[in-house]
Amino acid sequence: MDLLGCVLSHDSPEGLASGVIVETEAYRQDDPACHAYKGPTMRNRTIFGRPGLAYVYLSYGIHYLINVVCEEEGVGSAVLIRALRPLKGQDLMVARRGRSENLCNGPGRLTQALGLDLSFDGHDLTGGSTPTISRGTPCEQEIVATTRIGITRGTELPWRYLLMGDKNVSVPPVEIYERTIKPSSL
DNA sequence: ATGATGATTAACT
DNA sequence: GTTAATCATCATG
Repeated sequence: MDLLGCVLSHDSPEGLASGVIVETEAYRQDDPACHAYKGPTMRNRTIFGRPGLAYVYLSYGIHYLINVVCEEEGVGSAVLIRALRPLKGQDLMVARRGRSENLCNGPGRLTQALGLDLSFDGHDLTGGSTPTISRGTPCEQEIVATTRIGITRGTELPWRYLLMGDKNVSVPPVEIYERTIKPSSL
């Protein structure tokens, strides 16, 4: 939830592209929907790494999804970035996506728009090198918690967080479990 | 070596 | 609303 309002940016050789994070989903080790649920494997090893690392994997053979590792080393927990509000480099996003609509309103879409792939698995997002996550301007939008999407287990856990009313959210919430205003400290 | 699976998307009917 | 696309990874033999 702390990631909402932060800025994910990637400065590739093609140019800079960035966006404000408007939708996330949390996954914990004791959660049956989490990749770390069954223990470490070759694919999910970076989810057990230290906080701030990017856990990137290929979904359905087509899409790259990016997570931010959030618990201490040895604990398999991460937050999936599901949607961005485009900030910079929209021309580049349009070129990469091959369309001018739906640039970043989905986990597979935003990675394509920013040019992220498996080579960034294990990358430190808090370090100096691209891609990085930085604190954005304080957001006044209301944060709501709802159920997660696209999974077959743990569907009742209200661990999807989004900025209410943002047009870039991938799917509007069906049921809202909690409303909060983000502290401006982040 | 082979078969099943999936935290998705886009293009259909 | 339904479905095909497509492949790294993992569980089995």
